[in-house]
Amino acid sequence: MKNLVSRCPIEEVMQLLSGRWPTLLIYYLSDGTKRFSDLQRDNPTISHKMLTMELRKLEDAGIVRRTEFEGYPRRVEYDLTADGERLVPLIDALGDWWDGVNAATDAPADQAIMI
Amino acid sequence: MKNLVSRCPIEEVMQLLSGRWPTLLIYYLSDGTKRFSDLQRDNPTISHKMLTMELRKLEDAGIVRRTEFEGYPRRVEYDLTADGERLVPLIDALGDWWDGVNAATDAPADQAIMI
DNA sequence: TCATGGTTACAAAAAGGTGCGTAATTTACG
DNA sequence: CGTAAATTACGCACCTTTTTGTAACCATGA
Repeated sequence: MKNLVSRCPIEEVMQLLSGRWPTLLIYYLSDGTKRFSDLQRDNPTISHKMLTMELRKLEDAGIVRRTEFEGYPRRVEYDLTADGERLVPLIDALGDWWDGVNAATDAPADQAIMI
Repeated sequence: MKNLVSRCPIEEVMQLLSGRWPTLLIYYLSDGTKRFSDLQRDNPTISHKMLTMELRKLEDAGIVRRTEFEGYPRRVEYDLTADGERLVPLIDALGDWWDGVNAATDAPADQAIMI
């Protein structure tokens, strides 16, 4: 998804959040400040190339803040900006909505009885 | 994004909604029932292969309902299911959030004054 | 024959993975 | 004391996989 087709904000957000990693990274960062290696541990299947690229993208979008420290082995910390924090409940809402969809379709009879 | 890495609903929704088209199609369908060719007209840059594939994906997820009619030139209508309708405000909220992010960073001074 | 909605095969493009290199400084070792 | 190794967070080049586009084809019925 290289460039946009419309100028609608919905398409723009999706360009930012599309893919496996962005929402997962935001989710892990909503937990608090993390280092690069923490995020690698959180999701072991991301390659370091992807991790840097996705973090950079989120940083450019103003959702993640990157802080670099002087010292021994280099140390960099990531956390959510205020905008990033505001995004978290919206992502959660999507997750909840999806749970609702599946609860209804996966076990319709049981669900009906339980209500 | 072929398969999932975790079993978290957030990753599952994003697998469904990732990419340029899903949210745009949902947005256009939130307008009411549309035919295949209406959706092509709504966003002229989608290839009809993509359109069928994306509609099929949304249908399988239970978000879009496909209705085929007998007759002349074939006629097929698409609209949102109840679950799909419930998704619309969540997508809108993402768009609004993004507008907010940009309003703040694109013109910080003006914004501050306007408040 | 035309239009509609769709499928299939092939090609192009984009996304993603692997592995090597690098910076700066501390520790370990002979 | 000199030096080599380890650590962390990347960048870069190369290659594979996945996604998307193109184009051609199919069925229906006026």
